Amino acid sequence: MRAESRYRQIARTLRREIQEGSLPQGGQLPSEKQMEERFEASRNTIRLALGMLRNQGLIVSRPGRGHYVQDVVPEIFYATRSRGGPGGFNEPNLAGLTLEELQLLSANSDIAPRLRVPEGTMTVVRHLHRFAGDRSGSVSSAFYPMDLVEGTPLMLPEDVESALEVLMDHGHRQVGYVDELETRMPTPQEASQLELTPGVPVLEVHRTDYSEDRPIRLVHTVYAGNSIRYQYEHGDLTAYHRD
Amino acid sequence: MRAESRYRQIARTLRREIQEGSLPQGGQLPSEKQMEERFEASRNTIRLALGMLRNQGLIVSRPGRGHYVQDVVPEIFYATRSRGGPGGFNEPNLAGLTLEELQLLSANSDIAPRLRVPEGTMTVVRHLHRFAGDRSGSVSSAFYPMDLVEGTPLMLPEDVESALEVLMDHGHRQVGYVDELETRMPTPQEASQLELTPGVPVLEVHRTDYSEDRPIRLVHTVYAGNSIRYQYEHGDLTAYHRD
DNA sequence: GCTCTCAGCTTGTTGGTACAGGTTGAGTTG
DNA sequence: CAACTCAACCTGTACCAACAAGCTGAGAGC
Repeated sequence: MRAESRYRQIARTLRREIQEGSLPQGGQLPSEKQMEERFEASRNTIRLALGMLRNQGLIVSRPGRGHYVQDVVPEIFYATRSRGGPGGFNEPNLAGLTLEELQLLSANSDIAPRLRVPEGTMTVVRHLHRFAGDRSGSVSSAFYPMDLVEGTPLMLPEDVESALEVLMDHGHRQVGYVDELETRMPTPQEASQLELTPGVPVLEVHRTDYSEDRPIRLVHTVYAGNSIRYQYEHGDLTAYHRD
Repeated sequence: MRAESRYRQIARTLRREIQEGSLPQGGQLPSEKQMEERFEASRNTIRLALGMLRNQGLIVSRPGRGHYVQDVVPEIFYATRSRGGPGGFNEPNLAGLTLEELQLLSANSDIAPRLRVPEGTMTVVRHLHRFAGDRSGSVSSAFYPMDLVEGTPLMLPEDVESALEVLMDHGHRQVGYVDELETRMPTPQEASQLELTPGVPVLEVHRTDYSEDRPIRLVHTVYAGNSIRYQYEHGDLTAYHRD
């Protein structure tokens, strides 16, 4: 058992063939029965190898059809900081943002410290769902301290063009923000919401928006790892933007 | 087969018990044989369920020992923008940066566009390995256009305190940078380099540093997803830093 | 010509068996 | 008492068999 196990060898062989292109993207792998003969291994062993590739996001399997080479990086959406905007990001390709639910929640230990309010403080939560192309791109929840949004459209269960503009109109101008980024595997719930195939991680972002005085909003977003690229810019980038 | 399959049910049950804490963090799960009896399923089915949890990063399995609840978020390392520094990040907790290899490479299609040089241009590549606590934290490769670093310590196979200062001393002052962030599952190579257990994704960052005139460096870094948290700040954050 | 059925392919799930090799602690041996 | 052996556990790997259920195309029936 010291040597590399059979199914890992098989996985390595197939991985190399995928990455070197002998198996074209989107192309179909041989059936499990065929691979039994080619590798002289039992179906079980073949399936262990295929399971590895699936968990690495290299293939997708469809019952009754076969195993297919996953299109690597199906589409990439930039979430680039907008230059000239009110300090926020524009996410031009991430259209289809829709309000899914509006909630009143008391701030838990995840939320309260970031908003600098005591735990249990009431907040207005707006749950949003965003599509990237024809796929689910992200799910996010925006938390507003109750006292900031009373009497504004943000209390209504309707889509709002720009929440930051609404806040600005009510005397809370965003002057900066902090993003905290983490990556991890999705929960089963997130996997089904974002329609993630096995082997696709998520990018989790906590954005805290600040006015001159205090945090005015916390946005918690979970992005599908296979359809997002995040981009940040700092400093004087005249050279970068010259073209 | 319409109903949820047996092993998924079992995985769901165990997942709930882990998340609700009936199985303490770091604690040991019952052996597979015990679970056979508890769930009235074959060892094969039990192992399928455990495999799911392992791929979700919830448990780790040790041959001869047993299955253990994974410590969630073992340690977090902030890669926070330094205020007052030369525009870079300081990564105070990410000590142990060591030079692993120095190479001369011609820029490929991944590198050349970011450095704004023709493909095939010679670059000096410094491969670095960074530890986070007692674990591997990241592996990175810094690409320097050849003409910028000729005659500097960056051409030597030795550790350099601050590469940006070296560049500045030779007339190339960093005035800004662009970060591109992606998440994905590690390649088997990365998994062994970073000592990643199954179910741990990586965070891939391309940082391009600019002087007033041109890109002066590209740093490609792969972070272990379970030991890193990235943090960005934009704008006026006097309120944020007041405490 | 059109539709419908079904055989025959595919992957998914579950059961079983056997053995390899890591780990541990009880018990033996020096 | 210390070291060593070994039985008894653990997980990892590999094999076989069987059936469920999705999918497709050939061919029967209209």
